[in-house]
Amino acid sequence: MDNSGFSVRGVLAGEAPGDAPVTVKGWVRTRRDSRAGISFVHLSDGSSFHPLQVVAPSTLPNYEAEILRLSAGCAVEATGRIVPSPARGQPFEMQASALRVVGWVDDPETYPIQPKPHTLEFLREVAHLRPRTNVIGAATRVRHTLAQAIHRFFDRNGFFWVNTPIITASDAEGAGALFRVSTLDLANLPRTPAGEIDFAQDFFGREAFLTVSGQLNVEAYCLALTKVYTFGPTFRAENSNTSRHLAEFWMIEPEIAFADLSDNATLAERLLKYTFENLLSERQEDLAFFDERIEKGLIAKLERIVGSEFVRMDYGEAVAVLERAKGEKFEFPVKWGIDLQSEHERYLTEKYAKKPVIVMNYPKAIKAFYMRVNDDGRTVAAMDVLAPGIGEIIGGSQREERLEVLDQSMAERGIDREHYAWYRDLRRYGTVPHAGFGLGFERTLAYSTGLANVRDAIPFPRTPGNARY
RNA sequence: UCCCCGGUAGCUCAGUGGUAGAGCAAGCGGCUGUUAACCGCUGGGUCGAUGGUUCGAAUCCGUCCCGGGGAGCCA
Repeated sequence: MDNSGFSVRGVLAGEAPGDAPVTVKGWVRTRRDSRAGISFVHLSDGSSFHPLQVVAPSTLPNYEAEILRLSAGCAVEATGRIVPSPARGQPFEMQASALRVVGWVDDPETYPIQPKPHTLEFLREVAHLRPRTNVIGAATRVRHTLAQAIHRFFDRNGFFWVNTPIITASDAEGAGALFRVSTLDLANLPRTPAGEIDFAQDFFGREAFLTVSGQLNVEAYCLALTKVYTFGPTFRAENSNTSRHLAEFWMIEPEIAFADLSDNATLAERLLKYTFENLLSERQEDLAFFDERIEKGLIAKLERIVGSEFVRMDYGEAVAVLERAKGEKFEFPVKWGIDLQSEHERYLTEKYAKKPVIVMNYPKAIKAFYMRVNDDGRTVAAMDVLAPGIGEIIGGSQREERLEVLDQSMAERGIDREHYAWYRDLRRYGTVPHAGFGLGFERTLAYSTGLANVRDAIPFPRTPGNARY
């Protein structure tokens, strides 16, 4: 395998020598013929948003037989000199001295990726071919850059990346329905004398599931390494059919020791700003495309977030703001104690603040058992970061570090403390205040690109009834 | 899971009871340092499936399947 060739990105950046031929490999986007005796073949290898224009003269030996038959999607290997382009549209182009066809397209009429705009809904039905489009190619590059920036942020701030397990026996309470992991024979399940399924005979000797969150596990590492985070896949078996939910998605979950909710909110804000700032400088071409075709004003939106303070408000203040909202007809009436509905979150971040809002200190009754009870006894140190256009992008809390309070919270919710024995141990041996949050990676990508649906923010989306690819 | 909207050519859609259409794509021809190229011609359809109403159904009704939007749940 010869990988010595140049990438399209490198050529367009002017990295190719002007006095010697280079080889570029990729897939044909379009072909236009000129009777002056040349064809223009636009070649993409995914390395950059823009394709390389290959100018193929009719004097090439395979011109009639092959080059005039090239259609969108053909794989080719082009060799030639890189010259400044005499026409507008690209800084450099290739004067081809050879254009070899590596792979033909069987039937050009039915090749799904045509040189025209497609709907994102259609592209989801050809998930294996959609990375060849401008929009999914750009989203893929932005996804990579986001991930790199997130890792870089944590690394530079002294965090350790902890790989929490994907198979787990504990469910982070309230985080949603679980996918079961089992090697039992479904057609012939072992039974206990009482007639129950005998999971003691299953692979792990007990019930096991795909993780819904690495939080509980990463807390254990936080209480030894101080600053840690997870970045990996998580799974929810909820029958959710919305533009914001996936059955399999990636989540970033930092956890910091000797820290409270305010430290947590500061960390969330810094992480988002750093990430967007890096994205703006490293993915200009792709963002320009999203700004032009997907969401007008996207770049200005990201710049505004980098340059402004997030709004912080207590849950109580948020309720007051919503109650004062004149001319807003909420489907769900607002009063202290309710969980904020999508319409409420949307009002706060899109109409009231017009930027990300961190809502803190929610009523205890609507939040999870591990969240730290505040001194007022009726709220917990929980926070949600709400972003315009996407809603809740981060959910987090200061964790309850006091064993007796934790036990009380579990008891109030009817949770078996034996089931969380190891988690309780963390409060028995050197407990400290600590806090963390979960950042939905696909939601962040959707927000960063203007894509309205997280199904376009992950390569192969898994949703109820859909795992074909 | 609930509510709403859709499913017609490879793609995007029009057609709302009387012989199935357009643009793009594809094929052929013309023209052109072209770049969402342009001009002409041609091929291409079980109108999601199924049952019903009707002289006649893409069109009206029932059921089912699939897609999307919203809600709930959450990241």
